[in-house]
Amino acid sequence: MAIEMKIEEILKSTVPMDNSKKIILNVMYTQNVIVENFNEILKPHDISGEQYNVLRILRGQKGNPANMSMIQERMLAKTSNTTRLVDKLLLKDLVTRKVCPENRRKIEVVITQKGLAVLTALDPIVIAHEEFFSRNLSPEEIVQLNHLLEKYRNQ
Amino acid sequence: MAIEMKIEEILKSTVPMDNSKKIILNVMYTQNVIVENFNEILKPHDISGEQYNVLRILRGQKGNPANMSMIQERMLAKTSNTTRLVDKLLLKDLVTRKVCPENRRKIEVVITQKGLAVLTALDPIVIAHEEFFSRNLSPEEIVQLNHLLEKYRNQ
DNA sequence: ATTTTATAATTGTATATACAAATGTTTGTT
DNA sequence: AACAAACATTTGTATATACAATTATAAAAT
Repeated sequence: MAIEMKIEEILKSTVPMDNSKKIILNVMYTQNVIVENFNEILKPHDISGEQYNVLRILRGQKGNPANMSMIQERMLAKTSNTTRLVDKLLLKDLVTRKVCPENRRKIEVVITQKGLAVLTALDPIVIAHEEFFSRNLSPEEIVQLNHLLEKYRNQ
Repeated sequence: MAIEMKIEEILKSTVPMDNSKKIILNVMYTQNVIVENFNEILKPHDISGEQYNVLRILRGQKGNPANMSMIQERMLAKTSNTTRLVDKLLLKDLVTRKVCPENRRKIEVVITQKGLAVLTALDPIVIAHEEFFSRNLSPEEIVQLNHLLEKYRNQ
């Protein structure tokens, strides 16, 4: 892999790009690189990135059940379909699901021991993945990149 | 919308996050915000973001035909399925497609006048979309964000 | 008490991603 | 010429996104 390849080279753009366009493409392409890399990590564990994300949210509940809308609002992709993701996890016995007795409209989803074991196995690998990319930056640059992204996206 | 909402608040994280993890989530979430916003723009024009991307690549060819692998390598999502995207564009008469006479394995895809007209109509809206986000940053910060993203993703 | 409104989740349909397998064509080797 | 390898694209299958419509339950209004 080339060192610090610019977005215009990657996309083989013929014309020079405006910096505003470059940010959009840089964010999109960087997300793609991260996701592809993460998918490689998850593949042997037989879960997808979105399924991992749901499990991670459920573990964060520390034993308390989560309902569908609660999971949804903690997900990155706000339009993803929680029902069907939980369906897939249920088939693999990584979560349980039952109707909430207090409010029968709600569904209580809980991570199982098997689900927790998958996350525990993945924990060190996930941390390594996170640090794999950020080791290219100094601690100051890491803080700065987070700050700039947060500032950028807020309309 | 709140001003400069941090990723931990958005995802309602209960525990503080490592900065390396924050970058991953910030990139993913920012990409989501950009894409959702862009989809809104495209909706009245009846094309998807990926279809727009293919049209943009074809226009960049300036009349020369593009083959499938050429389109593929200029796309952001390197694993997206160019055949099926071109299929959709063909149904809407936005592109033409024929077998390359010199090498019958290759396919020549060209944008039509109708396709060019769609892009022309979208041009000012797309530029406004790009600037809508980057106006939150100073010119120096814009350059810096591009630089940090390029540095970050290169393993 | 009945009807309306709001809430929570599910289902349906089209599109796109991810990846492996298959098809057709060209090039290289013996 | 026949066969193998490489190349370009297509097809199949599972998963996920995007969004609208539907179902079921609860709360509010009359």
